[in-house]
Amino acid sequence: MPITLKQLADRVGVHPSTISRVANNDPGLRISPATRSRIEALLRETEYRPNGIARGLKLQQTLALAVVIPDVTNPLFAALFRGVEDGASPRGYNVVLCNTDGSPDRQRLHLASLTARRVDGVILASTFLRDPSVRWLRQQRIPHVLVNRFSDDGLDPFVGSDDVMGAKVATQHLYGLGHRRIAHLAGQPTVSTGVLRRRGYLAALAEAGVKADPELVVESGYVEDGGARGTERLLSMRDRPTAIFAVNDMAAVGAYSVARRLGLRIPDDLAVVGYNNIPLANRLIPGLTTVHVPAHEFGIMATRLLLDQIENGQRPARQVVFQPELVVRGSTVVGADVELAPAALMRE
Amino acid sequence: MPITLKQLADRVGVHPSTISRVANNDPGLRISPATRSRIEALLRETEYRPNGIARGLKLQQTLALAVVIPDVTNPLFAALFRGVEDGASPRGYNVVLCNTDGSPDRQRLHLASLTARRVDGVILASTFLRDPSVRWLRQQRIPHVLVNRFSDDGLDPFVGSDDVMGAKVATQHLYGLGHRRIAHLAGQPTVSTGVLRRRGYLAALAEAGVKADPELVVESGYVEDGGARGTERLLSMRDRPTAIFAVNDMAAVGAYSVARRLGLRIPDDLAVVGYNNIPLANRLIPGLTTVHVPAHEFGIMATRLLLDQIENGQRPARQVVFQPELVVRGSTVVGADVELAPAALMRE
DNA sequence: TTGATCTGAACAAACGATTGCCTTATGTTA
DNA sequence: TAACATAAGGCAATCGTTTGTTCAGATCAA
Repeated sequence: MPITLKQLADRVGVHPSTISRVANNDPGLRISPATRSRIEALLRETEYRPNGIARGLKLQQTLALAVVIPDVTNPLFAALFRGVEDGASPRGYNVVLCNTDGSPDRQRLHLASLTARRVDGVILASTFLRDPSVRWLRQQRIPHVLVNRFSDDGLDPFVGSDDVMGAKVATQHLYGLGHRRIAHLAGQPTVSTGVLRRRGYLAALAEAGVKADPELVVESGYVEDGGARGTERLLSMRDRPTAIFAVNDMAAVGAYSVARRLGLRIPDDLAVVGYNNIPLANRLIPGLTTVHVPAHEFGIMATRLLLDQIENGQRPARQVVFQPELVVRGSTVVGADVELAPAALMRE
Repeated sequence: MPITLKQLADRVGVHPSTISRVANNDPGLRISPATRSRIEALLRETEYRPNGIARGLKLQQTLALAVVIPDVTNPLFAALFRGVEDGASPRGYNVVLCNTDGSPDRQRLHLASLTARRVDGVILASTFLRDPSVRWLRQQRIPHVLVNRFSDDGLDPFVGSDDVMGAKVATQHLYGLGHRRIAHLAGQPTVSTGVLRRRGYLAALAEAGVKADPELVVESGYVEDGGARGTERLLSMRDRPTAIFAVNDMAAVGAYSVARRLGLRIPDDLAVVGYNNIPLANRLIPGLTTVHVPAHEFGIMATRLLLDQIENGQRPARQVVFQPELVVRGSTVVGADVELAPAALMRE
């Protein structure tokens, strides 16, 4: 067991409160230099660190944050977490990580457990639209920030990117390359990114004067398997699409595997665009054209908004929206994968 | 602010301690059915959850574990974390995640912070050989389990795999394919996996009667960039190696990029074997032959050992060692990538 | 000499829950 | 009716800090 204030007090012959004030550098403390240095020596010698639980009880703060995400093995969320830790750690906070696997129930359980533990704030990236858990957080006045997805438009502090615009740019890119039958592997209508990216896709088509074919929108969700199944359905149509805009990179990866199985070349027979720009995207062959989402920056910014709420009691529900950026690679444009270094290849 | 026992007591007109006993289902409590149901109704109505901080202070346990790893954006550690959470969450524990980026200093800082917070136990996967931090944990009698890497052989509870054997199997695989100049992208000698995998590599060569060439062992560390630089050095030799055994998959990925830049075909001109079997390994083209490390199982098992220590006060420093398994893919054997579905490809 | 002021700390009340022991009222037994 | 048992719940210490207040002695001004 680590040493306590009382034990220290016994050893140095002063009252525990005095030691506490010395340890915390209480500016209002009047103390003789002799006593002070005796105490300081003891503090150093014993490497005293106040019991965080007791401190938390008294001060009503735990110096702990929580991050709730669908799954940390998804690189997007791993990067997000790093951003949070990088923002929180220098300011003395620890970060609890909770995975929900996309289950509202697990999310609710995690949040109940976290608030019982009295974490100082929560960063939530697994939100649904009109999410009861989020409303509960609001009602309990627990400092929180939503990331990437939101629940009720504008009511919570939020960090994300302009999903409508991102989807629009991606779709316009495909249109600009001459594609006219552009399909969409869509996210669930219960998730903001799903709705907004679909909306951006449709907006781009409308602006281009292309009549949207409802058959070309297939709900794949955010996982590889869903992307694969959706692609199978799309490619089995009589009038196949020549391009796919996927709601995220994992779904796009599913499209890759089906295309390869069917012997379709990317991008010649099928162009593919993803979303998120996970590290895997530029390791695929060909590289995956995708909309970049700065997950690490999301984490840093979300932490800033959260700590502002916690430490300065700020309440304005600030919304920080990043502008998305299209990263063009070989899945839409032949030869766009510069890292192939053609000169070196020719040497062979 | 959530409701407290005292506030509940005022509302229902009984002493707080009585409510506590009802909430905790104290078997020794004698209480009239009427009072009990009045209290239970109030508990349900207010959704009372005891303040975890106060509870922790009294009971001397926080129901929190910590996982300390180099970097969660490395899929190996992300999977490990999931294993820990999957093991800990059903038993009521939350998990704090700390990334060290391989810095002993950050590791020390994290551990200091975690013990000040009085987490109930620590799972450490970023250990160095003869690690002062680990010795400190032992000395402080803080329940802990080392994963994947160890510090002082046999002194701590440990979950990992037989790295010597894994490296031996990998090297023998290359030898069996006819390779005689087999290089090794090695880990640092300060890390157990680095030392043991190098040892396994050398053992395999010795058993095969191949004289080890010291020039063929290059320290690359565990990152892609190091792997790339090490491979450049190896491939610039007069008498090039025909195969590389990399200390982990990321280093192998570095080898891939250099090989491609130099126009070398894998596996024809250069065979590559990695270690860990991260998800990326079977997405590369060709698929990366690698030694499978069951990261998720590591996490589950480590949590079991840890909770045994915490809850049952078990002290035996159990060591759980998994037997590694070689996964053969296209980076060593042409056509081993079954997922390429040759029949479908031929259709083109 | 006597207040007044200042020094250098000690005292004690929180923070919210848990738990061994105690109290009061009622019922039972001898 | 006195002694005792039991039911139903209250009391208070405790976990380890923090912090507003108090207090004893020394110093100082008048």
